[in-house]
Amino acid sequence: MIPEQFKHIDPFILNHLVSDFREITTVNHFPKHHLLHEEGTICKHLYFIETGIARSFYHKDGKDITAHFALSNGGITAIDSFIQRKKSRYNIEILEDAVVHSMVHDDIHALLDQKPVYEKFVRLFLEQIYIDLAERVEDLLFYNAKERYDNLMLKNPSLSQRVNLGHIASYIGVTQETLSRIRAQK
Amino acid sequence: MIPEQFKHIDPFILNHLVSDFREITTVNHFPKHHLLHEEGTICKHLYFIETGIARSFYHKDGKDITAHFALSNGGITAIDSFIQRKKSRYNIEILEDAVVHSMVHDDIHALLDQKPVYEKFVRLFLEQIYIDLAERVEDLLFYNAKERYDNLMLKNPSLSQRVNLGHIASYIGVTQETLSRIRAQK
DNA sequence: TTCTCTTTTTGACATTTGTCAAATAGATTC
DNA sequence: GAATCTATTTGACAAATGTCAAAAAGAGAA
Repeated sequence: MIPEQFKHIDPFILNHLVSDFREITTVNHFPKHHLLHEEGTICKHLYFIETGIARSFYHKDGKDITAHFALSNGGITAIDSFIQRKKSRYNIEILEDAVVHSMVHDDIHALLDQKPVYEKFVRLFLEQIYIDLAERVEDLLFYNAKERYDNLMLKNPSLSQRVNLGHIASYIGVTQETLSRIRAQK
Repeated sequence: MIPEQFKHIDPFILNHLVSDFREITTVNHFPKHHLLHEEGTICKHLYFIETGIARSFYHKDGKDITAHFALSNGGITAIDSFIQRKKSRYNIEILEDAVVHSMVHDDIHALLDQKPVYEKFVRLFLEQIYIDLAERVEDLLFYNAKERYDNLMLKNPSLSQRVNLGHIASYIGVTQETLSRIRAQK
């Protein structure tokens, strides 16, 4: 349950870190279709999915576009709002009944101010999600629709059975008709 | 010269921070075409451009793809390698004679270990570049070639006169012929 | 200036992906 | 199981972008 990039952190600090963060974490169960966050409001929570699936999405010309999927052990928030403390354009929706751990923005920052040694933990976390996002950019620049779909399926094989075609299509930047044809042709 | 997101940091700490980071920074002048970093090697430096332009790029099917442009006050590194300490697929090239400030990875981390209070500075930096990258993903998912070009020109109006068409084209994910036609049609 | 090299533009055509409408398949409720 | 939703697939065609080849324009060197 301890992510790869934290294995070099002093185990003593890590122990404290885990228990300190656990103290500001609450666990809830949410049903499918529940909105964890709604656009136009400031997102105060960082969520981690224990079981189930969530996605963040936003609207463009009436259509909705999936920005991110979070499966088991994945984190999700309205990142623009969470970082910059302004109204978000994202929604966060539960796609499959989920057990969700959540932390409040202010609690995280109070903890970081109190124990700056934990900043390193946050840095490693940010570095990881930055690398992931950079891969996504590369994916969009380099690969055609079929390749992008295949890449996503390699990373998350269960996704195709668990979420709507349309959500996956918008995530990889194609229409759902195109994705349907891509699936058909193999 | 102090970025927006640091204005809420204690000025006393910020003063020390600036002088401490200055101590591990060296300044060089590099001519056009100079390679700051070559693919296949581990990138040990974080660069900041004072004047001039640099770009990072990598290869795909013989073509090269621009991943990032750094203009005045912009930072650049082979991010995959710098964070994960492994061989990079990126090159970094000077496009216009440049004055470059550089810090060595190990010096940065030694400084952070010595003064963990600076981790917050790094976090804010990472948050900022994450937001920038998220905008880029949105740009690629939402907008067509002409819109992506216009968006880039809004952010960096000088770019079109200063760097090759082909570099800009690969950055926004189109061929240079397409970009040439986009430019012609206005 | 002339020659050469590099970059940009243009043309003709191919391929990929999008759009709109309708048909089919799958799920859910009564 | 029938009726009703919702999700997915299919067809016909349109629009955007890519490919390849060649021409034109621009930049630098002799």
